[in-house]
Amino acid sequence: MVTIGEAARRSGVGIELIRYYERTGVVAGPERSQSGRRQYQSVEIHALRFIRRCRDLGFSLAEAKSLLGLASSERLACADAQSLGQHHLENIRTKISDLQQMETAMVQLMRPCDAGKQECSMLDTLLEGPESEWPPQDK
Amino acid sequence: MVTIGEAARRSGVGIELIRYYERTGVVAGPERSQSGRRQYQSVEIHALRFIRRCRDLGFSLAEAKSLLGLASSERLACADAQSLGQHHLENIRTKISDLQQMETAMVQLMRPCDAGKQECSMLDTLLEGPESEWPPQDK
DNA sequence: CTTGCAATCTGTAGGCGCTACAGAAGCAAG
DNA sequence: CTTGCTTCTGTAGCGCCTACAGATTGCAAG
Repeated sequence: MVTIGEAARRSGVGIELIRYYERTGVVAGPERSQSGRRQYQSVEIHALRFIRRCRDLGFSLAEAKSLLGLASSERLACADAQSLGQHHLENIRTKISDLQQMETAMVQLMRPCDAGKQECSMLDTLLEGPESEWPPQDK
Repeated sequence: MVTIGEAARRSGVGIELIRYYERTGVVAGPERSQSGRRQYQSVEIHALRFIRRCRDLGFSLAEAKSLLGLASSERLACADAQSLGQHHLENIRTKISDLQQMETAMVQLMRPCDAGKQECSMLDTLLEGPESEWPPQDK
């Protein structure tokens, strides 16, 4: 039975964010004192920490909420969790690959620019660059 | 002198998004016909394509706008563009590194789960897992 | 010329995941 | 009692779109 400030400290989720999670139904609201203040028990603090860990791993709030539901359910939810996790892992790998392509393109874009020429090839490439047509007709 | 629809097709920026960019000052608004319709010239279409390329490379709208300003300016802006680009490249690399850490953590999290046990170690780890305290007192 | 549909116009609201603030109320110590 | 911290609710803002409503236009076929 601790205050929201203490729950924030113990879960690693900021006070405003805790209230936001409650408001949007990511976690259930805790009991209230007579004066209306939130009173957290350890199960609720664990839930908050659970959500934070999911967010740190890049899960969306909706996914985090689903996972929390699975973790709190009676039945064996391992397969469901696996499936969500695999899906998410694929998303992460897609993002990494996209960013690596960006990185390559950026390096390419900036490479010939180190000599102070008349015109900036970086800006010129962005302005006039290759393959201007759209939408891509393949695929 | 083409319509917004044609400008969208040629720049690869959707109609609604073009209007959004105009509204928020990312690009200047084009001339209007007597009846109030936007009329795009090639310089404006180039600007839109420029912004799209920047966005594809992960630049923020603010950065894209700055770069467009540099590209449109009289003076030699290569150094400024380089600096923005380097900064952005670092951001990309940081994001890649963060995502790679996420990936490792996800793989770790899901690894022992492939045998159908009594409890799901993935969910258990998220619930009870190691190093629960917060905030991190280092740094 | 009229009908009808497509394109465009403005304005507004929603989505995600927060973050920040205002103004009121409670609580604990000096 | 007063000071000062915490908490409360509600609301608005961020970045970057996306989508829709409802009102005009533009253009082509009948």
